[in-house]
Amino acid sequence: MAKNIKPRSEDYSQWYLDVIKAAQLADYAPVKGCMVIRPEGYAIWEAIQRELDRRFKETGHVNAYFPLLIPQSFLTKEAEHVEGFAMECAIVTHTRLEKQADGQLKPASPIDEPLIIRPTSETVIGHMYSQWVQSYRDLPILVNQWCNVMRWEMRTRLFLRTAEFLWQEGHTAHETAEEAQAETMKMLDVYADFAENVLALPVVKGAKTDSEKFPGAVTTYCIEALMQDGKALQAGTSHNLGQNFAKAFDIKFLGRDQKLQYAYTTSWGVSTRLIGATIMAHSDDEGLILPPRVAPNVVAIVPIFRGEQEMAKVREYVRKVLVQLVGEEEVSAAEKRARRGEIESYFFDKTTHQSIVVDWRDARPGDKQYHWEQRGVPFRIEAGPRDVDGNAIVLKKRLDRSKETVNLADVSAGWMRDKLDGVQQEMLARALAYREANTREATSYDELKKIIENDGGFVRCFFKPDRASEAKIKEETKATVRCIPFAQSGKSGKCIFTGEDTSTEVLFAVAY
RNA sequence: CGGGGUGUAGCUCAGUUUGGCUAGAGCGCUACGUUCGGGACGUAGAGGUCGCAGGUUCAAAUCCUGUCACCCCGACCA
Repeated sequence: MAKNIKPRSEDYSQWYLDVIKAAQLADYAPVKGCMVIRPEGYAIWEAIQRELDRRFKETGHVNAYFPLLIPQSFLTKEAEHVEGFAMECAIVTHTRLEKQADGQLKPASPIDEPLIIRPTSETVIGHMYSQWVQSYRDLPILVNQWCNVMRWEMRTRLFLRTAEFLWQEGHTAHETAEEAQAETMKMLDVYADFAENVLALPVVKGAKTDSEKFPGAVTTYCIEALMQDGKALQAGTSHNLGQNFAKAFDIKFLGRDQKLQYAYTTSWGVSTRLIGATIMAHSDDEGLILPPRVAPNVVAIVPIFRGEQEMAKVREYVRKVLVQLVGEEEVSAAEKRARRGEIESYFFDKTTHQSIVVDWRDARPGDKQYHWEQRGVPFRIEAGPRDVDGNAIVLKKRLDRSKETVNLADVSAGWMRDKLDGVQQEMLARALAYREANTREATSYDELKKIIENDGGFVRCFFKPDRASEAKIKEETKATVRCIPFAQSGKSGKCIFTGEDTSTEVLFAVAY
């Protein structure tokens, strides 16, 4: 058992933090609520960016960049929006520091209109779109930006909720309500597809209730995932903003009908929270488990040797294994590259830069096994004198910690790819089975309370969405309506809270 | 912003109640040796303005005052 990781059953939150620490994904920053994303963690973000960015472009979007600072007045232009974000904004009020007699620095030169650090960019982007859009011919605008945003949260958790976080925000403007709605749904589908196929994270697609929607949106759609402790996590949102922001920021155009009209806008985003979701959904008491598609290192080779002579023998053999996995050209190229200590790195995939590492450090094999296991590397290959003699390798699978002996002749890039794809599929299947097993139905409020209290997970039931009812339920159970799933049974029943007839089924859960 | 708690080595902490010798342990780190197919051991070593400022005292990690920071529980949240 891992000695530096607390088991999930004892303390789930501590387990989560221990896993992050053991895998060196992130550190706390000197500023409260902020985090440093370390190379191993940032590589996961790069994989997320790579996969999503491709999907955005394939659906016709382009990237741009808007500024970090937003005039304070912009925030007040949309009534609901200001309500939603004012409480958590960082404000820039001065432009320089002045050295005082005692050597201390003091802010000087106050600015006339304070600037806020973006908590999201609907306002600046709305402002710019109003200048870019004149005619229906200027539409649609399909822009995305990758950036950081800041929300001064009271309580933070690495990746899941930090004061500053990285995300992407797509902002589009359309001629008609139908087009905007289609865009909103299309991007939700992109997110769901990405979550399931790349992060192996099964998600429920649905709509938010009024009380949970984005401030300023007409409708918010979301993908909701279930974590191993039975809590739900909102993994992405797509908002149909209707004409709310167009009216607030004057995004008007002359339509085909010769009339001046407001555009329809959308926005959609996912954040570094997805890294937290990936960690929590898949990892075990031994540490991180990464889906192969986002793992920076797909294989760690642990050579086993004693003394110079054995080392030379094993080194020669490992090179043979590497040539079969990544090709002679890459092996030669890698031998010339700078390396980190005694750990060699070979690109297994030249497009994604996912690598195979070989751990030549002078450490005991057991230490190295734990090292790579805790970092979530999908496969480890052991190669020692025994394997050299038997012309084989030992393959260890992170997901179920199983091992098998494989003939050297069978080792190839294609073979490895199949293995990795297999793990990717298994992880999705496993997460899906967990979610199914933890989605329960309730026919009464008492039953809902009992399930939330005893089992957690998703609770599906008939419910007539209503601010007051939801607030009361949240107060009494901590559970909220995660979404109104698109997949409705079509039947009707009694609202578990009010007893009224309704055909709306919702998913309740305690959320992160 | 309310309630509770903690600041001592990179990390986890002991020592504070009852002031007293050169401020300790485990892990981690460095070197050497023996080890090495799932977390080894020995020896030597580096590493500290005891959160900060002031006070009491012959003497302060320890007592007093102030201050700052962080953590946990609530309210708020992708």
